[in-house]
Amino acid sequence: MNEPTAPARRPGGRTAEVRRRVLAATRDLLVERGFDALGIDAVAERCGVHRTTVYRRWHDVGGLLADVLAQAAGDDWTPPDTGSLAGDLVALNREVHSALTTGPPITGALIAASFRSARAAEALRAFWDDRYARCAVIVERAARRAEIPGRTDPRRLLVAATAPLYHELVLLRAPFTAGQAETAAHDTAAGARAGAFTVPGPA
Amino acid sequence: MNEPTAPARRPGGRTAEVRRRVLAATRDLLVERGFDALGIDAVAERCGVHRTTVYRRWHDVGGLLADVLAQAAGDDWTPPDTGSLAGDLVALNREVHSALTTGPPITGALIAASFRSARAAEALRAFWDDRYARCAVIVERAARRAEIPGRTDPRRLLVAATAPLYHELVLLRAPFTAGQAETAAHDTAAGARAGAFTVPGPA
DNA sequence: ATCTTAACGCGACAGTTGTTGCATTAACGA
DNA sequence: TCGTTAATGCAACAACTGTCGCGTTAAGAT
Repeated sequence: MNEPTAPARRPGGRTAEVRRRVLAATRDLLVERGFDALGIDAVAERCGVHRTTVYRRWHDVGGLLADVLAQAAGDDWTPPDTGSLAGDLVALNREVHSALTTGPPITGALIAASFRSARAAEALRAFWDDRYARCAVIVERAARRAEIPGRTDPRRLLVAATAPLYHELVLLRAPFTAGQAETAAHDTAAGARAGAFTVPGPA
Repeated sequence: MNEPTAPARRPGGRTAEVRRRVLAATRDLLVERGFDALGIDAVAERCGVHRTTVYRRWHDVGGLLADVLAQAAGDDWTPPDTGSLAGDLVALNREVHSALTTGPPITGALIAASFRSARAAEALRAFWDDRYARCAVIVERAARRAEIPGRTDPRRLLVAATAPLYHELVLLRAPFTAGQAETAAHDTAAGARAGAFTVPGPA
């Protein structure tokens, strides 16, 4: 993949500085004026880098956001650990809800951009895959505590818990409170305890 | 609402004919060349209506798709009735899966357009609200058959069953088979039988 | 210190999107 | 039949998007 994150060819001072300024301008512009105001020209003009340079390195708005996300995705985030499956899922859904409703709408912007830019779509996929992989431990812990069957599929359970949030907030743009997000977590935990999300096979 | 569907002011032969031709061209172009090729100019040129006219009546691609969907939403669709909750949900998810993966990608196109056009977003919301309302009968029948508690919230259950499909196919763009869609339906049915999706209160 | 060349700056360009003012057509009412 | 006027056609326009060729700068190597 042609990572704009790691050109690696000539990571000199100027190139790195350009990237820093461009990504900072992207974030600021997104926070201050929203996704609709986010354009290559606006970003370039704001940070004093030439349009052509931005186009050559990031190609489109989706590429910019993908790079912003790539910076943020390399963090040390770990899923909540409250001692119970329901507690973990509630805490997780509260985080997702917060990410979708408060602060810089990076997630929302990236979803919107993912429909126009293959780069953005791929970055989003990678980000979520990473997050779901990290969260698998929630399900494994619950299985070890014998809260749920040992052959419960982590990803299926986690998607079941979080998908309603994305569905209501992103796709339906319906008012969805943090309380409803918690309810979705409890519903999923109840289903898992009853044996949903299990895979066929031995043991 | 300023319905382009029903101008009602002068529904004369020419105006109606223009709408018919524009919407037909929109559908055809979407089927033949996909969402990316869908532009006001392309639609206008294809059906011999002037660009300005399309811009004035539909404003953007989202407006066109919203009108196309409005035509399709007034149909006589009814949710499946197989005799069991799991069977109904499986059949429903098969339909959703088919709508998202085969045939004219109207749903997918409208989701993409909903991030650019308020009209498209509103049309999509109205469409899904209508669909979920119609599907409530699935849950009511299951409750009458005593498959699930009587105080099960239809919408919450239905969203839980279908949201994973949209999440995987639309947001994550992951390969999601019809079999996985059926699994999501079974998971939801199992959870509902165990008492998930119930609302507090009497009875 | 000097060379090489990747990255950047610059101007020009074509294509798309969406708007505006004005002329023309034709639907509806009288 | 005839007048009113909504709807359309038309051309020009600004703004944005993305690309290209070429000259300049400066990072990394010798």
